[in-house]
Amino acid sequence: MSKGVNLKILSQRLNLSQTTVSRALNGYPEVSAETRKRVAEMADKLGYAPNSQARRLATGRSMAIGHVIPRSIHEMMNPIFLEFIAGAGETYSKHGYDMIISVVEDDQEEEAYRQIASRKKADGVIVHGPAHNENRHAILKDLNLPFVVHGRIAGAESETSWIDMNNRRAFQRATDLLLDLGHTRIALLNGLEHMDFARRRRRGFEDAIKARGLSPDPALMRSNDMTEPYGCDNAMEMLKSDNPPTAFLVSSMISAIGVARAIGQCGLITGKDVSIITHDDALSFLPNSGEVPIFTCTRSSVRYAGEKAAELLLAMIADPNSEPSSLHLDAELIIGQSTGPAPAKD
Amino acid sequence: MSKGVNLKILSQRLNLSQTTVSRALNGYPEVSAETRKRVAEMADKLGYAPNSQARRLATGRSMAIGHVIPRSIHEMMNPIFLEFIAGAGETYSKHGYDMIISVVEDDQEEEAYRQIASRKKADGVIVHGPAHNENRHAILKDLNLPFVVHGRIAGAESETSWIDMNNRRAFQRATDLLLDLGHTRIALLNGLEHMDFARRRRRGFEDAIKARGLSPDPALMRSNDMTEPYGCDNAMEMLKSDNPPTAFLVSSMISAIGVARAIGQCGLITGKDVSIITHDDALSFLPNSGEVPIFTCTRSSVRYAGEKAAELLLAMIADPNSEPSSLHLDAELIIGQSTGPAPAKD
DNA sequence: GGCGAAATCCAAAGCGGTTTGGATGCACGG
DNA sequence: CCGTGCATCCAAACCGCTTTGGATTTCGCC
Repeated sequence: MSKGVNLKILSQRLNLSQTTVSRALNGYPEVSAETRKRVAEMADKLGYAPNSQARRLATGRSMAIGHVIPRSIHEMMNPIFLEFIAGAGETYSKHGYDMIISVVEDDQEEEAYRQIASRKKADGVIVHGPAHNENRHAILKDLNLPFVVHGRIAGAESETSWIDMNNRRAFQRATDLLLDLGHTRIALLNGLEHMDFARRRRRGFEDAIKARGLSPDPALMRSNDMTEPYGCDNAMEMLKSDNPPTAFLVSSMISAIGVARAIGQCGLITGKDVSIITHDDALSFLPNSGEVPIFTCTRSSVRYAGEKAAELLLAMIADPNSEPSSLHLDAELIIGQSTGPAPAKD
Repeated sequence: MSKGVNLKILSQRLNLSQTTVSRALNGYPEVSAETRKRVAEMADKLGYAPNSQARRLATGRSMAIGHVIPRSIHEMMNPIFLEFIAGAGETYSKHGYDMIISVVEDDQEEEAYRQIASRKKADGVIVHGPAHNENRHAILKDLNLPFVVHGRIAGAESETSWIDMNNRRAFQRATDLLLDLGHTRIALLNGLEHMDFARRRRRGFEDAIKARGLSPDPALMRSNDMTEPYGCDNAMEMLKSDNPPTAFLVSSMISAIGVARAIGQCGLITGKDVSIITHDDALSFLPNSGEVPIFTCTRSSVRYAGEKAAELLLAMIADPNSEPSSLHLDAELIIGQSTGPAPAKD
């Protein structure tokens, strides 16, 4: 185990200058093919790999992307977040970038960004979980730190780069489907509505209902962290009420599973007595596939979003003068086993 | 926005040498209290923060911990992995360390470790998802890269640092509970059994059964990625067989939810007709709490494990000559709504 | 044969910190 | 009055790489 072969040693062994060796390895043209080959072979033989800290210091680029994730957001978006990270991580690897993740207390998020900028920890960041009153984009712009938002920051769509699915349209289509099936009492189990995505979904839901001359019933609209019990408890409560819904529109598979459990516990049958449409982020451990998926859903792969977000960001970093650009993904509406015509009233 | 205040500028503004300023900021003793105060104030005023690459290069420590995660493992342990990461991430933040995550192709894992070592990308790594025939510990030892295993590497327990729950004992106790309730046909829905944790759980299960003079039925033991459909499909198949189980021992809440779904679809009632015990990693988005949790479970917080693993690793890095040390966590056995006495035979 | 361009290669100057090995000044004891 | 010791502070080397600004050699061509 020869330890610590560095450029100096390598160049000495080759009777070449560090300059030439460095250039040979990094593909610069002013090096003869023969020399380049010699260098490559010796580097390989000695197991040389450039020290990344040194390279970063010299080039001024940290070759890393930061994800700062406050605990609260974290707990809320748990699996979705991971899936996104996985997608982004693959893109980073492909391009030689590192991914650094900072888990911070909620009130430390801004400070975390400042540190990333001032200490040059990363060349850019991904902003997760944009909320309604959002100012991170302003801070980041001020810090001169390139960023891409996963989701959208309302009011700043044109001046920021972002990747998002069409939340409003997806939930509008889903609601339309339920209405077409004859459902009139439709419940919405939404995510936390201070989050941008949840607001848009709600709007889609309400738009669709109003378009039929109906009006959404506040008693049937809930908003919270998308856990399993959230789905179960709320569904249960509504199903036991005087005027229960015949369909649920749910913001997450996880909560939808809870809704299905509640329906079962009430002795009803999902897809017959009560319909469910859920949004499906295509989480790998909750596959909702097969010829006829369990849940009728609006589907958009969050992993894919992660890949694309990373690509967007790396492109921005490569060309700092580029205009902000965005990607608006359309969710598929997929018919599964959890929807059926509204039961006849009796 | 004064950009790029570095040590040099800061020291000039103070009419001090870089040495003194550096020492003042880093708490070395050979600096008068008054000077230290002056330095701190000016640094604050100018918004100075040391460039991390430069510091890393100078100190030779990268102040980062690596997590390399092959795609396959990733997809398997999805939410569990994230929760662990979250715990570890908090510990890192507290100690000023960065967390860097590399998502790599399966056959690139070893290469990833080599790069971390040779390019000095991280001061240590966490090894995830140890399998049966495992050699990562050998590689890492060879690379001289400190590491902590989440789980255990069979045969290398004493020479490696690890943190793990008592898988065997947990599943033995769970099985005992079911046996005590009169169940004799108990199914095991395990994780992938080339993984160390799954092997141990199976052993616990089999030991308990054999201890009663019974013998485990191979037809009732399954092993796979712990998805929801895995639980549902396999439970369904077994429940429809000639000699169905009356209880299920499941390796993950996610699959347990699938089992519950299958039970419901068969018109049976969980906790009455069929019992379930699951392992509960205390995932935040799948809370199984309340006075009487939905599922009877063996519980061990994987997030806590993450915190502790990180602490162990940081301690190793701080004292490179320390002996390997480990943490063996005991899972709680918690009675919920999903278990009851075995139904009388008819 | 001589000259300019092209092809190669190199010494040295950063990048922004930390750390070594002294300097300098001052109080104190003899 | 001078040597000592301590408290402060500093100049310069160093970490390992990239990159600037030449220097040297080679080669085609008139």
